[in-house]
Amino acid sequence: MNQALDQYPKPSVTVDCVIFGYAAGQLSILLMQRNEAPFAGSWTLPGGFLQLDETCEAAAKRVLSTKTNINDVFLEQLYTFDRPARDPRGRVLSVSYFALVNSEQFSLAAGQAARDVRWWPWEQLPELGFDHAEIIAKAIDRLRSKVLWQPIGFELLTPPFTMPELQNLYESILKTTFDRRNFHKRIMGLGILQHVGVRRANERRRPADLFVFDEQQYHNLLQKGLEFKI
Amino acid sequence: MNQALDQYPKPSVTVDCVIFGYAAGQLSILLMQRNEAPFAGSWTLPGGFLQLDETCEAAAKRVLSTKTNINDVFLEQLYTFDRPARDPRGRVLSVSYFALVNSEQFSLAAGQAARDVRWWPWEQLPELGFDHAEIIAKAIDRLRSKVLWQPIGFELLTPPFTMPELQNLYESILKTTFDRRNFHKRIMGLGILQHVGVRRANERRRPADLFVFDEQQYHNLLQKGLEFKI
DNA sequence: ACAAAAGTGTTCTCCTTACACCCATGA
DNA sequence: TCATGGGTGTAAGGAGAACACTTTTGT
Repeated sequence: MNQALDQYPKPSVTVDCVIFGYAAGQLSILLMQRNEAPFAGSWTLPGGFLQLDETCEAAAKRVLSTKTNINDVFLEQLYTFDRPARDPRGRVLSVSYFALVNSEQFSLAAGQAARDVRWWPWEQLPELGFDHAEIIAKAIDRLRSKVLWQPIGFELLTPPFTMPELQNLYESILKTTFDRRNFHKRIMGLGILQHVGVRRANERRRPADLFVFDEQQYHNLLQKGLEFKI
Repeated sequence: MNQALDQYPKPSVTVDCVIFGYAAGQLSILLMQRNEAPFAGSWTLPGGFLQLDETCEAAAKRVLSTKTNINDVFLEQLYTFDRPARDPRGRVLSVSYFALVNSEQFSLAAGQAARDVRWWPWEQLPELGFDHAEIIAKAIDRLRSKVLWQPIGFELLTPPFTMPELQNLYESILKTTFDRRNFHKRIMGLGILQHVGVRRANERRRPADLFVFDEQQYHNLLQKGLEFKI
């Protein structure tokens, strides 16, 4: 290690992931129950220490893959949490990440450092260790503002999905209600959905039409941004 | 230091500040010329190593104050840059900060680690050390998107200022032009400006009206957000 | 046949945009 | 008095919001 750098004290650095999933009409966050001190028994965000030869994003992907068995998802840096007392063991920075997942797509697996891995409804979270409640609050802010500019809501749904499902997702996130007709017009106006047919009749009422993404248009919009004011 | 933490390797952590100022119709960024290796002679963002008993924001304020003689400005965390090779000395994370300054309000002072401290027009920057060009690019993105939602443009102007000055600032940042009348209507509609009188007649042409902020309304809007689509 | 949820089109209103003339000053 | 930039209001157009009836299915 370089001497010029060693004259300055170094903090530990961890990477923590706020993973949003959506299933059965519920927006949820993935948490792990810790086996070890500090906060043994508490629920916390999946996380781990940064290794010196990997980027933080690579560390986040490693954590997702090894600790929760989730791969290839939407991931972006959220914020760096840095309160000196946030970890009782010493000075630890947390570079946090924000992830969106089709929660139906993965079967969870608890690693050795955790007793349990579980989806928790975002509005009924358990007691959280460290400052993870604060990290989650920031992630929810990010989700709310991001959903207005990028079609990220779609990352959470497993296609094919129905228009009422999509509307319910947006309404959950933004805590509001939309007019069905205006919502339909707006979404279809984006040109990223393709009608694929009528739902197999296993619902209690009239089945809804099914849609999938036009991948091409979808990725255009992800970059260009949209203006989702409804 | 705690043994549980020491089993993991630790990176160095620095804090770097992208400081925007506005004077003489020019949006500028504050840079320092390095005295020391690596990148001696190159221009870089003001920055320094994080100390273990301070938050990153406190470190950023310390850097601003000691290295550039700037205090009490708008400051927020921008992003954490983490490419393993970004510093030739070893693994160094940079937690970067975004600052807006009334550049006329401060007289700059070079500290011992720098030959020179200077405002550079944001579109004609010199060769930059480390990955600071990348950091600045991210800061400009942030400035552009933030200016649409929060009345931050005002942080850059020294009151009292004129409507054409404000318009020019917005046009510089967003690289566009606005209709004078519509701009005036929009801004006044926010209710955060107070008319204070007519400029002393030292201009070459008809003097413009002068405005200051209504601090109360201004801070309301800073938090609530506005929708500045013009 | 009835209850429950889904599909669809039109009107009105308000916000956005486009646009032209008069005014104040310095030279 | 003339050239330059600053101040102001109105009219037309477009996007958003409000709104009701018909359709499909399961019971």
